[in-house]
Amino acid sequence: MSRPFDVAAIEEKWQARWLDEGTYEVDNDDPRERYYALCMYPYPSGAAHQGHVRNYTFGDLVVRYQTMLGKAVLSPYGFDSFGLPAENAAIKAGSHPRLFTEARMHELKTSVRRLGAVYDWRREVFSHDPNYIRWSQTIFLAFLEAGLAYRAEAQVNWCPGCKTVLANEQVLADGTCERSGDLVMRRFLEQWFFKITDYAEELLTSLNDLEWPERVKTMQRNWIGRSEGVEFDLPLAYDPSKALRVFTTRPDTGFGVTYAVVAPEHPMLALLTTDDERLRVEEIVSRATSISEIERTSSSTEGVAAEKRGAFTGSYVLNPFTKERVPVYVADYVLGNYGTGAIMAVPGEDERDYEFAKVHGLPIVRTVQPPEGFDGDVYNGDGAHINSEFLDGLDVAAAKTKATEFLVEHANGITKVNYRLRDWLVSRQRFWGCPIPVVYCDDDGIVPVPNDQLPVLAPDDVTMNESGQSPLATHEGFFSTTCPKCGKPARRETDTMDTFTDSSWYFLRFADPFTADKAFDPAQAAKWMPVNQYIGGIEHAILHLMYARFYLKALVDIGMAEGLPREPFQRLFTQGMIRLDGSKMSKSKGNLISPEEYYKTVGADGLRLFHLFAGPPADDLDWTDQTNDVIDGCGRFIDRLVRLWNDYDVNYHAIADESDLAVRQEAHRTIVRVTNDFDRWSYNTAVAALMELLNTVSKAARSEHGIEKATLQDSLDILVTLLAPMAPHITAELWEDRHPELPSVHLLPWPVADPALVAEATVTMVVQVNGKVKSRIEVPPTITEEEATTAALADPQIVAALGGVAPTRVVARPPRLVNIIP
RNA sequence: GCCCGGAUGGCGGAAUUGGCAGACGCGGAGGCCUCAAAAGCCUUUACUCGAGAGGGUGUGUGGGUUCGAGUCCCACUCCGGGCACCA
Repeated sequence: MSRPFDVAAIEEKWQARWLDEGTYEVDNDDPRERYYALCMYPYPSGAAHQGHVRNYTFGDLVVRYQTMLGKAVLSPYGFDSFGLPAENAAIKAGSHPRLFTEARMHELKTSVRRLGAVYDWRREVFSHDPNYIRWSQTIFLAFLEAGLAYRAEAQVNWCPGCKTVLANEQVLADGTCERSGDLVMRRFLEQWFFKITDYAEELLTSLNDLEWPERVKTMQRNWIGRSEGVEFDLPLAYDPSKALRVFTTRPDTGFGVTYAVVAPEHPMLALLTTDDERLRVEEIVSRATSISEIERTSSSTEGVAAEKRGAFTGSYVLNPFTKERVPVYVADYVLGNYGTGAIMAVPGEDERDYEFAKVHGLPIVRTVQPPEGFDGDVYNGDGAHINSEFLDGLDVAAAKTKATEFLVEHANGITKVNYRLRDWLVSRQRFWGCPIPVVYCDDDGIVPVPNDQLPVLAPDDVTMNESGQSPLATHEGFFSTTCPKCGKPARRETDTMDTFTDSSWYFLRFADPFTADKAFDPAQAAKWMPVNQYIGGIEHAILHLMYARFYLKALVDIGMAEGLPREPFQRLFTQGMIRLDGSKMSKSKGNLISPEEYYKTVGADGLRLFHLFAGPPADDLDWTDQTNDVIDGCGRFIDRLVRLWNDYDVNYHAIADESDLAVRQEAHRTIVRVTNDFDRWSYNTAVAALMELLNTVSKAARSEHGIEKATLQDSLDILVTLLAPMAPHITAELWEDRHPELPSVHLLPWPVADPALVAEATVTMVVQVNGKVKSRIEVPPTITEEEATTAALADPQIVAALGGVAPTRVVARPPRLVNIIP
């Protein structure tokens, strides 16, 4: 492509100027209205790829647009710089993860600048900065003191490949590690947890007030998984003073309970198991505990033979409704860590119970009458109760209420809300993460590292082990220490924190990176929080966004974030992903298309326009054979603008006339369109509107009749101003060239349309006969129903279409449409 | 299995409240300029019948509501995503 200007020179000139002049630096005491725009800080994986370009194009547009709207816009940048890839790369190269990470940070920073995205670089934050580590550790210790961090032996997901524990969220549905792909095993280890479950209810209810995509809110709601029910006793048949406690959301189906089930890890299992059944029970237990929970759960449909999934314990409990003895089974389909780890089984109304009952020959009693014509085995919808004595005839809701009352009175029942959300396991047996700042002392137990000894930093003299095991665990200089309380020899914690802890508060440090003696000054952070617009990938819909919400709520509650809102991200935008040959474009898949080559041809401006124009920002983008042509097209649009701006091939006339008025009207109507489109994140139509304006102006200027000079210049001034947030370099250059006496286009106020020029003198009224368009009439926008009808019926084409038949009905919707029904 | 999206020309997409379907761009066709090409500029481009004027059809499928449906309702097909023994 040959361009009518030197793309690289212009873009580099302006990038340097924005940086050198600190154009987008903003102070915390800025008097203007505030706006906090934030793209999720990236993992430094090297030079930017198209996913970054897309992300930062949207983010930068918001920053520049809000600035032109007169606001003080906080636009920070930083790096989520701890993490496994750097550690793995260091193992391979025999180097330190910091070297690798910092090289990648430099690459990414350089290529983000080359895109023309602007930030307040004074506020840069990165997770492995000793200063950031210090505050991450301070927060950990504050959580510990508040009882929000605790240590517990837990059955954890152990990845044999990564030699580390994974959070539930990092295990894929097929039971493999999301990073290495290894099958995840189960192990019991002492681990650190954060009590995110304390916040389950608030995390759920306060979703309602967030301006987030419904899809993301739904995913979070499902993840929290709130369910209301009753917890009650099933007395043991041989000794009713003891009882098996169960949880159910369907107390109304109590008369259909024909057996009970305990999880393989249930504490009462040994007590329940009789000698006769011990062998078979142990077989179930050992099978269930030797494999991962995920594998165990996914075997419901196939794999393990159904009868191997559970066994009779030999004991019976009493159904409090029927007073009858029902057998107790152990089965792997009941989870030990949800509810009470035991259930009442209702095979008539529960799919899983039904399958199990079928295999084991257990009785099935239906307690809700299915609707007529229902031919399934399990009915769990609404209907009148049957076989249920005092519940008979009641619908599900009424029967639930009555059954709950019954259980409260007769079976130590209590109403209970359970959540699927588990506490957040934050320990990682990794090197390249934030060290957990505690010491284990034989006498004093868990001792927090005192404030004046923070940060606890990993040593530099480590050899990254081929096995992948963290060198911290074997580095004596690191782990061997003295107890801060008693001074005796003690051992330092060698686990590090999940990197999601780093990304759970970085946006607070961005708001106040200047305070030296605190993670952030709440009064300063409060000036910016909450983030007005958060932008990132849909892949963070659950984890990062849930954890960050938890962190802020907890920080407010423990007094570290006094006066801050409890929700960090007011508006969220999740961009679509870029696909190449059907799969997500990513570094790990090795199917990246580098932006670099486009900087030489269409420039950063052209590439940005492409990403804005390609489709709705939330939709996925397919990178196809056609894509390069579309990108070239975006470059051509800029070229056509530059040529017209430079008077190329333009015919002028001296006095403005009606054709000039039409051009000015179009320019002002475009202001309205683009502004509306920006506000609803419809960037593809905003670009289209500017293309239309250029076409209109160009056509007028190139016509024989020509254009008045001021009309051309004013219209193009408007176009360039509207284009500035999308294509910042060329617009800055053109503007400076023509208006050297004025501020940069990026510092101008966003244009306001002149209402007189936006108003339509006439509108096109469609006239239909029987719903089919037969004519179009130009009418004043104020036309009345009667006038519209009269005009329509008088139109020659309508007269012809009606062929003398009198209309039976006329629907007039002035000034848009009249529909005549003969 | 459950939940949430989506389906519009050759392609990406537009149509903000039920009111002109296909804006804008890509690709294609024809032309101008040129010794020639590139670049640029102009015209045209949903399908279909027709030389043309003009007509018919058309927003995944089938029904419905309405003067009028891409848009609302019901049923279904296909595609994408999330969750998946949470009692």
